Amino acid sequence: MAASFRIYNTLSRSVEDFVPQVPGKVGIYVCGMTVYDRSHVGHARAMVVFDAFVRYLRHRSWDVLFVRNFTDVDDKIIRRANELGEDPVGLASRFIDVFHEDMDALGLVRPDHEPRVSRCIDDIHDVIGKLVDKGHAYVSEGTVWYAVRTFDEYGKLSGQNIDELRSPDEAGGKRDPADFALWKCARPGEVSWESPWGPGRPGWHIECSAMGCKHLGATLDIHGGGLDLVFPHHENEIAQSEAANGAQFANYWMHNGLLTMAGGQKMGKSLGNVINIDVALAEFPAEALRLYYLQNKYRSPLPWSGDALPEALGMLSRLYDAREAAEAMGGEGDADRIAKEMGKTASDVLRLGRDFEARFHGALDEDFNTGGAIGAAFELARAVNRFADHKKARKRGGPIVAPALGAFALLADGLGLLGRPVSEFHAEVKVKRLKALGLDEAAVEGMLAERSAARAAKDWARSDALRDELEGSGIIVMDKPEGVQWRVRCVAPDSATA
RNA sequence: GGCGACAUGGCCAAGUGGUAAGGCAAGGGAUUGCAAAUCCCUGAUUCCCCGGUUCGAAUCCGGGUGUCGCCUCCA
Repeated sequence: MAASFRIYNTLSRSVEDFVPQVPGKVGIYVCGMTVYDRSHVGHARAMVVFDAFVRYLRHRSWDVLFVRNFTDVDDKIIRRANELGEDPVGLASRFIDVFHEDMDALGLVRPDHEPRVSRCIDDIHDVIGKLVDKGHAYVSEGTVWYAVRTFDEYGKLSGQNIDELRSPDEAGGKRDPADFALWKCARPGEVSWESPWGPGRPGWHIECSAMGCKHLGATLDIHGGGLDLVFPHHENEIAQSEAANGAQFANYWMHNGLLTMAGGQKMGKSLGNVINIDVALAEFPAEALRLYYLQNKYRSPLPWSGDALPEALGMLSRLYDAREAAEAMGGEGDADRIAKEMGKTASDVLRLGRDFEARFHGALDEDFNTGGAIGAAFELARAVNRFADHKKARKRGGPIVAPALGAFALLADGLGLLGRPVSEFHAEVKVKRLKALGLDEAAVEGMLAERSAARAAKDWARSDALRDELEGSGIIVMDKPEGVQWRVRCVAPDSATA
């Protein structure tokens, strides 16, 4: 039985109860990438947010059908292809492969369908044909335009009024400046397809109407995308789809906020302030990126800085270390009885662990409040650490922290965080951070061995000198009762992402 | 010019009518050979400003200010 949840609907500008068309099923369509270059961490936010959302819905027993498209026919792709002397669809296909590499590296689940414009030309023709037949579109010099004034509800998503728009000085046979192209007449040297209106290619907006309805029916449960797509893209999708099908296009519109740079500007290729996903992931685990995104409300602007990932990595380590401490605890027996014997720190962990699921679901069911859900995880982590200081915790605390371990598993299943073995996490961090700092593991190990020898001989001066040297280059040394451990400092002085 | 969103401690941030989660940073303490990690303590009499509604508002309403996004491609 799928759990109910509430979600902010851009259409109504309010949080609403989610009501599916078919009980237990959710059809979700998310606007994907225009593939002519590598994707950056701003794109990654959108991808991670919707990945986490889909994971969560499935975790809550929803039967989710997830569709995310590729725009592989587009002005920018054609321009780039011409620059490189490459076939546009081929170039796009190449960047689709790159995108998949990035998404796999980010640990995302693949959508159920990833339609490409170039493979849905017939579906696009069908929609355009309907619009022409119904008088919502007209042909002018081989281009098919959508007549926005034929759609009374135009502007209902974005609140825009056709007469108040800054009209672009666009020429080209439009009857109204706000009209937009459904089918663009082929120009010499451009990729084109035959159509009932002559050779050409699809306009930008029509693809989503065609591909969304192809896989999910005339009405989508949820349509997602970046906040910057609300107008004109999503507004136009509504106009096309609803005029063609006579049915509401999407019941819920979900928009993720944009990544902003220092000074508040959004990250964008045209602004030259982008950090590509592969660059960020070369230095930090994908999970740190995920935590950084999910700490924040998906709808809010999210400030990016060079400190973002180091800080997120530090937070992630804190959670993993708490989980490790809990996993190391043994013993068996009745948790309540043991908690009574061991006192308040024990009963606190037990209680927080047991309450976690309700808090976790409560936060996420209310407009996907990932920040609140993660906050609860940190409270639990502190309680675990506090309990781990208890002298008998390691030997007998197992039953006490069992609910906490279950809580951490929820984080993995519901949001894709904290799902790996702790050792694997630390190993990845070590490799990536050593590389980012330009350090060699063998050299580090050598110095540590020398330092251990000095410590064994109680040569504190030598030992501390070696540690100072290591720390100067970014290695943090921890002398634990069970032996020496070391970590690579998160913050890199010469970090490429700073 | 039009449309929309947001404004919470040094920074990030949850909370949408009942009296401020969480993270980072900072200071003090415990622990440690010294550190690191961890734990404990300290910090907004207050949630941009001004009015209003209410027994009671960060949370609702009105006005103002500021920031950002969109109106051209954009996650």
